[in-house]
Amino acid sequence: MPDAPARKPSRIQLRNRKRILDAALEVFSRHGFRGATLDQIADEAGLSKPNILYYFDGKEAIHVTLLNQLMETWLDPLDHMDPEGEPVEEILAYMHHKLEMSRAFPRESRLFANEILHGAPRMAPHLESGLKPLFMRKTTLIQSWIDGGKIASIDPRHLIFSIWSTTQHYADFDAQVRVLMDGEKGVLDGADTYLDTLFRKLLAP
Amino acid sequence: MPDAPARKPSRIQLRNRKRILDAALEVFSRHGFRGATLDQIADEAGLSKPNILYYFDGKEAIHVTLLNQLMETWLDPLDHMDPEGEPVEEILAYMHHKLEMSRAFPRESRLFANEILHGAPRMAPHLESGLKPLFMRKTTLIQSWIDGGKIASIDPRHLIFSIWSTTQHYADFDAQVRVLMDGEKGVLDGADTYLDTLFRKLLAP
DNA sequence: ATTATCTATAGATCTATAGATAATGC
DNA sequence: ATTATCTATAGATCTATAGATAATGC
Repeated sequence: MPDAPARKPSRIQLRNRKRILDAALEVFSRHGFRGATLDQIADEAGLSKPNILYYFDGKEAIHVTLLNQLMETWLDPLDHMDPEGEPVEEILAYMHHKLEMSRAFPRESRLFANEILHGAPRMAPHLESGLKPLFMRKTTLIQSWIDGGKIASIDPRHLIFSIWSTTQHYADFDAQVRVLMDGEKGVLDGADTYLDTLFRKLLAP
Repeated sequence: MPDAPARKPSRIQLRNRKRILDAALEVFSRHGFRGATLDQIADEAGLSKPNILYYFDGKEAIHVTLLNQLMETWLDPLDHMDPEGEPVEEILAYMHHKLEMSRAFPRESRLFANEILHGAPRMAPHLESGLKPLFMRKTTLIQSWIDGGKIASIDPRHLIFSIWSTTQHYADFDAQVRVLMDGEKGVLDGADTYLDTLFRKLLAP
């Protein structure tokens, strides 16, 4: 059972597992879970198919490992919203950070989007145990800012949804954005300016 | 070749093709193209698998037919944005209509989202020929409203993206919204109020 | 000695077709 | 006569394993 080894994982173990997960991110984010094949992942990783299965228990195990590993990184910025900071700037900084993630990590965004779109079959537990408590904490924080008259009175939950949706759109619907923006450069810069205006006007007390 | 029949399609033809497309919408929107099987579609339609293939040339043909048929309905509301109307109200009416579509047609929304997310392999031509000209016309219209001082000066293209993303989010990311809203009733009503405020503040001249 | 990798292939799943049979419309 | 439907199965694609061989670390 080389998967989840009891003792010290060798350097090769670590390197190959990483290569497989990198390859899997590429393939799964492009084709979805069912659309991806072990052949594609093996090819992308530069390993043979049976060798992939030497490091992971199966296709599903690769996918689950990938989702779990990325979940943390993905949620991290929301946790950085600081109760001590200036409310409008804290929320806007989060929005800008999220947009930056669409630019830097579009594959991660699409991987999650695909999983949620299909009902989160492999991620539902993590949504409950990881995302939800964080979401609750932050909506409570935003509500306290509203109650303190620091920002306009809006529903904090829908505020967060709208930050997520507007920023992720540029990664998840990239194919459509590309067609409509006609290969224009700096689309994300334009989005950055637009979304800053949008949320600044919304939040002004 | 009963598919695309030269003459008059019989009543049975019409009824069964419709049943297959209904079933395919259900199955494709839930599992994506690769995740869906003809068995599932046949089952959902209440027909045998070979019978499905009697009416359509194959799995791909069903998917393409479905996308094409839905495209028109899907874009229709955008075309209704009236150059003669009151600018802010026209844009807000479009937003509300789009949100209503997330409520009424979540499967259609997810079908498209899935297609775009995977790079629009079967829809790229339609994006170019159908969506793009419409998008250009409407961004031009919105720009003319801006130039006339009727609404605030913002990038019309990003405005449309943000209307799409915020409204579709409730259909496409339903699984996540459900977890975070804890099965609360009237989520879409809350969204309607929130988004009305969001865009009204943005557009105010 | 243990870990890592390969070739070959079993076994499952899926799309699609062949060919026979039943139902429908002039 | 033509259209619609069914059973049976071919053929392709994919996941996963068996079993042998090569590379690595005490």
